[in-house]
Amino acid sequence: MNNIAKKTQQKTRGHECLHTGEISCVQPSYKQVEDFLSQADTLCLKRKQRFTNLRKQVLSLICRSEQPLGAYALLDLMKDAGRSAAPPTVYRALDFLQEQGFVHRLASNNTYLACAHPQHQHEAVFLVCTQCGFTQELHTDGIYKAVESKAKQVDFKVVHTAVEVTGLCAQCQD
Amino acid sequence: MNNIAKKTQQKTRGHECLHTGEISCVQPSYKQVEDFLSQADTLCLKRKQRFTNLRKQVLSLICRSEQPLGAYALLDLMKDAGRSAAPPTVYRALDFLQEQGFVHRLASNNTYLACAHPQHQHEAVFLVCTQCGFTQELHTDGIYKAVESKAKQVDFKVVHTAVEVTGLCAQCQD
DNA sequence: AAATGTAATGTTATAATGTAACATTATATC
DNA sequence: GATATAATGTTACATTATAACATTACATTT
Repeated sequence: MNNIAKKTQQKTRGHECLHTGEISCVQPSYKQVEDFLSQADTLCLKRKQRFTNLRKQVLSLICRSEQPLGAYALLDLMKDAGRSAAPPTVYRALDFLQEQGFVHRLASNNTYLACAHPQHQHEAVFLVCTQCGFTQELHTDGIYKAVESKAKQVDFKVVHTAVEVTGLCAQCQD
Repeated sequence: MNNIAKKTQQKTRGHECLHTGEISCVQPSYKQVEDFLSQADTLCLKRKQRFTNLRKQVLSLICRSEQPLGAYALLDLMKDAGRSAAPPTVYRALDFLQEQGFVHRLASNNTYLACAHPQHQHEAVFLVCTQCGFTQELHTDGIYKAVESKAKQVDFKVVHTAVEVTGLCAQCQD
């Protein structure tokens, strides 16, 4: 069990990507983390944003975690990795990564996880197991559109839609 | 401007109920608050739950607020009303009211608001204006079902679905 | 290369949100 | 009325997040 796994008490298990994209939405292998970081790098270059070591490190830690990480868990991991870090450090990095669409924030449990599809805007529906914390990003169609259409009826301009579902994952139902 | 309005910096304005039900989802008038409390009373009786003064007071404050209230704003209002109160007091009341389905919690901004339809389970989609804080509960069909159906595909048992939309309300778009 | 301006990060302190644990009071049931 | 249970009071503290200002790194111009 690696360090990240220790911090989050997560269990290792295999997953399929629920999306069509090339990046697994739930458990990127080491190679996929590399790909992910490299994609982020490319996107930042294109957007003239600075993908600094700090931001890279935070994104890397989030990617390597099998579960969404809290800001302070992240902070601990950074300290373990030898970097002096205080809360603003990690929160600022998270802000940046969210702005760039590399990570999502789960409001229901104050955690952060890598976006499954950083390269484009997409619907993000999260299934959070309340038993084990396992979280998956679900690929859906039409839910956002349905929401937006309803919102339009009351003249509300949608900026962000969050769909967070809690319940029991396959393993925890037994 | 009343006390609650002061605490929340809310602006007064009229709203239509977006639902078909008898309770306005966004701005209950005083009469509707009475109705709401009376309905809650009836439901508690039916469910053999105790609708104590504390719980009644908290629900009343939430109902009378035009905006979702944070726990500490609620706490202040209770103190203003002469009740000695500490955080656990209000959090416990909120827990009860949520369990009974009388109030919802908005995870995106840690606030609580009266449920538009306490009398039955229903979809709840919230539109939150990031400019003025105005929040409305939208009546939708099929969104939860779509989520559930997708979740089923990955063998996830849904317990709770939260749909929170941020953006600009009609007034704030100008 | 030095000077300058801006963005990013470091650092300290503190705000905002939420809960654990145990004492006390109220209510229901026997 | 005695007893058990639920609700509330109270203290202390845990967790999550941000404000404010100092310092460093980087990009750009000179």
